[in-house]
Amino acid sequence: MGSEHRGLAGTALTRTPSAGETASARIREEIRSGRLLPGTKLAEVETAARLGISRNTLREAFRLLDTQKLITHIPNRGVFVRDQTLADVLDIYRARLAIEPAIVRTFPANGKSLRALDEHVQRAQAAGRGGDWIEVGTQNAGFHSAIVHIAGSPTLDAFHSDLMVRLRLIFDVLSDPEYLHRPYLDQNAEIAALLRAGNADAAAASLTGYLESSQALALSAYAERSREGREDSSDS
Amino acid sequence: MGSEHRGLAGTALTRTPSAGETASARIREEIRSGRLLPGTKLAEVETAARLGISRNTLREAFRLLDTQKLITHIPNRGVFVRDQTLADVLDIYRARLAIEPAIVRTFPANGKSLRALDEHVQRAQAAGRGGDWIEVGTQNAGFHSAIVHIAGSPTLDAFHSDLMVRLRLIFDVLSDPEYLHRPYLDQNAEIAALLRAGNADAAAASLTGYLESSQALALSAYAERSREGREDSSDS
DNA sequence: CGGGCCAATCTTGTTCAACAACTTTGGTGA
DNA sequence: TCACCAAAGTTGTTGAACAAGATTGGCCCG
Repeated sequence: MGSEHRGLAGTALTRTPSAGETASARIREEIRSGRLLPGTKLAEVETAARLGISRNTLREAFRLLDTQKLITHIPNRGVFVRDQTLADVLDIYRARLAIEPAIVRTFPANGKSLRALDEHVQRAQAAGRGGDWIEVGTQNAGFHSAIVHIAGSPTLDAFHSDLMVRLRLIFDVLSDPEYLHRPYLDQNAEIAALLRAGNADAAAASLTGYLESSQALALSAYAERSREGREDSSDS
Repeated sequence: MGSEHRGLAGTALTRTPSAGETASARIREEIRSGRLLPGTKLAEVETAARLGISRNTLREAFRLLDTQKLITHIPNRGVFVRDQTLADVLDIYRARLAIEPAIVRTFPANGKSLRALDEHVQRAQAAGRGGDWIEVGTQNAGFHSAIVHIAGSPTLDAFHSDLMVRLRLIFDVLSDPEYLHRPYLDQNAEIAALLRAGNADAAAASLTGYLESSQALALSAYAERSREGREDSSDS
């Protein structure tokens, strides 16, 4: 067990994803793009055939999606595309409200953490100037992941990452990412500045404000999506 | 094993666990009891034969154990019993420190939550009087789960539950549960009282104190375990 | 005509055997 | 001694098969 040299075999970064991972990524993308609507049943034989994999491998993919809460598994009944409901939006934001502000209040940010935050802020601002609001959203997610990273808990990082995937699923259906992300360019910069100044409490307060505001936006976004979905439900 | 006729009685509470779940529970128990030591390789054919299940089902069990961080899966190499290292203890307590105090500070506790906390406190005290320190530990875990439950985020509840499983894995190897759990009987009662009095900040502070103290205990417990494990490693 | 029971049918849960792809091992020759 | 290569072992994935639970549709009875 002591031998730890993994440098020789294929550089860890290029490791090939398993068939199950590939399939789960494909299904996730289909859900995100709206090709698979919430509530759709993912019958095993049919789905496996469509993806060109076996039932057993598909089940591995399902398990990955299950831990990310993208599907619902009912024993002996099957697997369904999970509907990210209003309850899920609340679920996600309650968790974020409990975690993110507490971290900046509880754990001191070191130089490396601060630099990571700054980098996300600057990239987001650059993307904003270029009008690339999708990228702004990505950098925004990265900013908040970097905040969680301050706690130094890999498990917590992974948990937060799953939350952001679900959130993205809700946001990505929306038409106007600028409306969603523009307001927070400055606020993230402010949070980073407050942290660098060592004013943790103020940063936590600003973060709480951000999350509550973002939650409100997400809720209205969700309502919007529901309405559109209902009007649009006639086409195949 | 399974009762013959559970048809009507199957009120979702008694739902039969799948073979994969059963197997994962068995392996988890073997890890906890020390029969499977950290670093042990769980070869597929051998383990499947030992548990009397097929390789495919075993793989399902592995996936469950993987999300709980009880095993390590290296592609094309196999599955190994995960060593809960010092880094894991820090990982777990950092996450708990980030989450638990923040919840009592951020979210108001309603009557139902307060009653749930009281119940765990009282059961723990009763068990303490009876000398059942294992049960005290269980109720202590329940108390903290109840705290997390205040946030009203099912995802967060599940995450915290996984943390507690890992923590239990570290504690259960120890010989003296009274030493571990006695100090916190009174402190949990105090936290509950502070919350009922509406003094959220004081409750959060007390909770932080508890976690830091418990972490110190866990770290020394971990050191103890490592030492014993090294001395004891000769007998089968 | 309506409702409940039951059998046929479909789907999921699980197993088994096989093969491909990757790792490790052990030997051979320069 | 060391690099290289073949052999053996393990994991990754597949397809077929069968058991058990869920669904459907029809039949019988009231």
